[in-house]
Amino acid sequence: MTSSSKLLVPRLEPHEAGLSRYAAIAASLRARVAAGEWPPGSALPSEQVLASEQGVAVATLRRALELLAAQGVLERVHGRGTFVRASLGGAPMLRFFRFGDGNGEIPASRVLQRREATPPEEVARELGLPHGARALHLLRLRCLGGRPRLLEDIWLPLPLFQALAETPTAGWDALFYPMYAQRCGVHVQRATDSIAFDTLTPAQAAHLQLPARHPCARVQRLAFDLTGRCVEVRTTYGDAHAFHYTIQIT
Amino acid sequence: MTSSSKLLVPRLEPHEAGLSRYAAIAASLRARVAAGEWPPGSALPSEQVLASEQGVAVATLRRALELLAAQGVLERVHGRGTFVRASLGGAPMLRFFRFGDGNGEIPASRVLQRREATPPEEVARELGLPHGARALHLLRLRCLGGRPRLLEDIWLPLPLFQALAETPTAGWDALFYPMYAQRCGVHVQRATDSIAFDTLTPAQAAHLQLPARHPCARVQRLAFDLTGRCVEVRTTYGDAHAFHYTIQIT
DNA sequence: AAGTGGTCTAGACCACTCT
DNA sequence: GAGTGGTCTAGACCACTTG
Repeated sequence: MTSSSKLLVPRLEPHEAGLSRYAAIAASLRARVAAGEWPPGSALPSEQVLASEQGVAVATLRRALELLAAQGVLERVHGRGTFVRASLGGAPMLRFFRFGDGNGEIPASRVLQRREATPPEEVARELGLPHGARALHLLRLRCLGGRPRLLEDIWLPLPLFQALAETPTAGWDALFYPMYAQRCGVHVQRATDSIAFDTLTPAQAAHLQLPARHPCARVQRLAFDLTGRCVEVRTTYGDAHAFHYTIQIT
Repeated sequence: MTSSSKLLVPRLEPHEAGLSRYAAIAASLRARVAAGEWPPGSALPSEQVLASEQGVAVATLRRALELLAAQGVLERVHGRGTFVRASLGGAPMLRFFRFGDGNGEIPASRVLQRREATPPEEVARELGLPHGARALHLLRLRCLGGRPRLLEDIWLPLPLFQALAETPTAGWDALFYPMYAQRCGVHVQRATDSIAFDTLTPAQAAHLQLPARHPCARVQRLAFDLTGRCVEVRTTYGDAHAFHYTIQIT
């Protein structure tokens, strides 16, 4: 009756699944990114376009984009646009170690071994492989200042990484993640590093030119792509005395 | 002349120091928190009040509060208010270790030694103490399932922690940070943990009931209060084989 | 019921990047 | 200059907590 009762902000259906509008939009955009609608490195449509497409105000659409940026899915650049984050860059294992020589240097890489094999139970589980499935197994040595410093034991699921089973390892890049993207279409978006202390087996010690049973830091990395699938299990070994890592606590 | 040229959004002076309005307000609020205007645990005025006090829109003031919340200075609770974060809770050192027994258990605490002494050069520098200044030195053993598991070496600057130099250690709490707040008015707001690998000295090994030169994880924690002052240097030793820690990478 | 923070709108203006 | 994201406003409404 009264003209002052005008509804200024039209309410849509409330929260279909307990999600706020911007969280629902973020989830939807995330799914479209994972489905490959916008490939890694490419730009999304502008805020204006996405907002009208979703039928919300620009500010609401922005919250969704900011959420995904905070989660590492997107990258926003002032004046240029919003982009799907490309592969994790180096994710440098050297942040865990401090060797006296060659600080800041890019570690040289040498693949010692490449073979197809059935991975251990635990690795197969992480990779989501059926029992007895085959995978690519790599052994890689990384040197700094001409000295062997890190030994890496890498498992890759095999239908996906077939390209790496065929090309000669001598021509491979020093950084694997960009190579995975380029040669196999696999984009590492997120990873977890689990640190433990151990001792080197005689074989490992020989590669690193350290005495057998020398104490080592063991870092197991699980790498995931945009869909949440684990695409690499990598275990890195290095001299325990060179290990150091600092964590911020708030 | 034309009525349509009305300036809807009055612009204030631009960015006095390259800071956006909300970032400047956040810095100002942070300083007021550090100065003790709102003690840890207490509530700030409401968004409405702060916004009119600062002469900005509520949304702008909100961005400042959200920034400080993300930085761990404030804590926002829907329906209740915005609060200055009290001391870091446990900041549980046990997240670094996995012992077979007593998981989830609260570790028993026993102070082995308390003395006033001149701290080592490095500790004095971290604490910002003048050369030769005295400090409180504690040695503390933490047990799980009746077995000694962690040895802690703690340095506290002395004018500040005088209260702890006088009361009997038997009555101390198992968690130190809340005790610092209660007895000394020191609120730990932030900390850094630096992990390294080492071997136990004979004395350390004896306390932990391990063989001398046993491999250990050494975690050095620097604790800071709201003003950014370092208020505690704590080094924790535990069996290297029980160490584990997982880091998320994005 | 009153007060708090959380979501959302519609729009203006600013700062940056590319061409 | 056109297009992008970044800041800010003024206000309505929603959801949660407490008396």
